Amino acid sequence: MMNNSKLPRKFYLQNTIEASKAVLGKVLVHRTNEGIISGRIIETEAYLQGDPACHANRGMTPRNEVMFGQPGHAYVYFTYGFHYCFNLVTQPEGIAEAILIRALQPLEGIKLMKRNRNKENPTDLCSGPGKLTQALAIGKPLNKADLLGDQLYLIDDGTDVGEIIAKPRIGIKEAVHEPWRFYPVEYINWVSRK
DNA sequence: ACATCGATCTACT
DNA sequence: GTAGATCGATGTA
Repeated sequence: MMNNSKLPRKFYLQNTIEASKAVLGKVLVHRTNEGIISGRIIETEAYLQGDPACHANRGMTPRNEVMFGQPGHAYVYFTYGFHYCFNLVTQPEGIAEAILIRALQPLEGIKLMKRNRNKENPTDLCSGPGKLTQALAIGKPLNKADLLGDQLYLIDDGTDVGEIIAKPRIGIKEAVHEPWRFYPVEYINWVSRK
């Protein structure tokens, strides 16, 4: 196994719940004009076909269109008036499933993150879905970005995150008991909620 | 056209 | 613990 390899398209074709766990520990990298900003993925949520909490559950709209397309693309949407959320599109074309990235452990570009967030405490930089998009400068222009391109991509650096906890998802009103939120025990101090 | 709501976060109590 | 911010997508007319 080679280290520091970009996740292949095939990664996004496995079962979305399995992929939500497998992506924990991978590194999300954004190459911006001002420098590289990256963090280790440590909290995810799975959104599935037939899942009432999934944006795509009521059919295709301009907003969720990318979820119905090719796997390994970014679904970025705007919510609550001033936050963006970043998702990984999984499954073949026609099947609209995704993984919401909820928290990162900051790695590179921490200075830029602090500036983008106007915060100093490292655990305040990426501990929430809206926080990490602000820290990494991920906005609407990156909706539909190909995660196998050179601007925004995921790296496997060989890190093993150990035991993973499954809990109900946060901030939804349907399917509230499904345990489709995942984070590793080892990173509990960096996630959005314990 | 217009009203409603949201996969949230912050600041304050 | 909760109010308030703030705007695009969506549903209804």
